[in-house]
Amino acid sequence: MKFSKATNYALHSMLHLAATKSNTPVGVQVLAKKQDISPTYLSKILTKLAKEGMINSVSGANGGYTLSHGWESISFLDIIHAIEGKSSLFACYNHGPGCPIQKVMLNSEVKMEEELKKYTIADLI
Amino acid sequence: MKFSKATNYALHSMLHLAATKSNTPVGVQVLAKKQDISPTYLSKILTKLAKEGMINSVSGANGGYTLSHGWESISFLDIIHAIEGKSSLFACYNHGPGCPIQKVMLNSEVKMEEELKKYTIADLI
DNA sequence: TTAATCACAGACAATTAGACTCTTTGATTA
DNA sequence: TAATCAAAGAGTCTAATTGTCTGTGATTAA
Ligand code: SF4
Ligand code: SF4
Repeated sequence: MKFSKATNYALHSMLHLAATKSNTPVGVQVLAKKQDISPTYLSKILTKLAKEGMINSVSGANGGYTLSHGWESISFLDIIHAIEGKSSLFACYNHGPGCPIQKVMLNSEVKMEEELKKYTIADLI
Repeated sequence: MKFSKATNYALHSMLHLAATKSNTPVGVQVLAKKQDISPTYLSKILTKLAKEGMINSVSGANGGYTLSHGWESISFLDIIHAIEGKSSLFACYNHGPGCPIQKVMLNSEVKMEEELKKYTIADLI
């Protein structure tokens, strides 16, 4: 029961992109060095974000990543979902929707998600 | 980012103990069979709960587990903490308490915990 | 047109955490 | 005294996480 490091990296990368208010792409080298991790690994993570349309990737020299149009409305939850997936935190083996344990666990999860949905990276800068 | 199966087992065991309103101990064999898992593995999980004082263990023939005094006030969160530990879901590497990312993540986590604190196994029966 | 610089992809390796099993010990009871 | 229980520790198996390595294709600057 932990958020993965990848989620941490994704959040920080998004924050960095949002903080550097520029429309010139930021390379993965820069993002990786800032977080002291491998560029190739971070690349995979950023590719996930790109596939979800949160960032744009620019190939070639002076390429890198830029925030996509409408980035201001990307929530923490969106980023987390892109990395961790959207399945429930509580795995029950489907004994039906009426189960009381399931109900409490899922409900609590929703409370967290509601909060994560409220905040965007734009709120941080 | 998943609750462990152990947490599921612990919750179900507690629910079973609470549902069988009897002061004679319930053996791990019974609890394990009901959940279709190994008794020795479940034993380890129940030992954690016992160490936190949530249940009492009775050795010897006709032994097993009983709910401890005051069990009605044991919350979901208590049980989860006993199994998963109490550390934060979001591991940051301590860049200080002022960090905006940290603030959002921890706050969301608290929202979930508040909800998990509201409910007890007693509420389910 | 060539060389450098970038993202992307896939295969792989290392590490860690989760989910168990096996076996022994010690307490309690019949 | 034998059977029945929980507790504890070592060890195993598996899956997920966290990476690395290498090659490919796009873009740009020289
Ligand atoms: S929580 Fe409910 S639905 Fe999930 S495994 Fe348990 S009994 Fe089944
Ligand atoms: S979230 Fe904040 S405190 Fe945590 S690692 Fe990132 S910058 Fe540091």
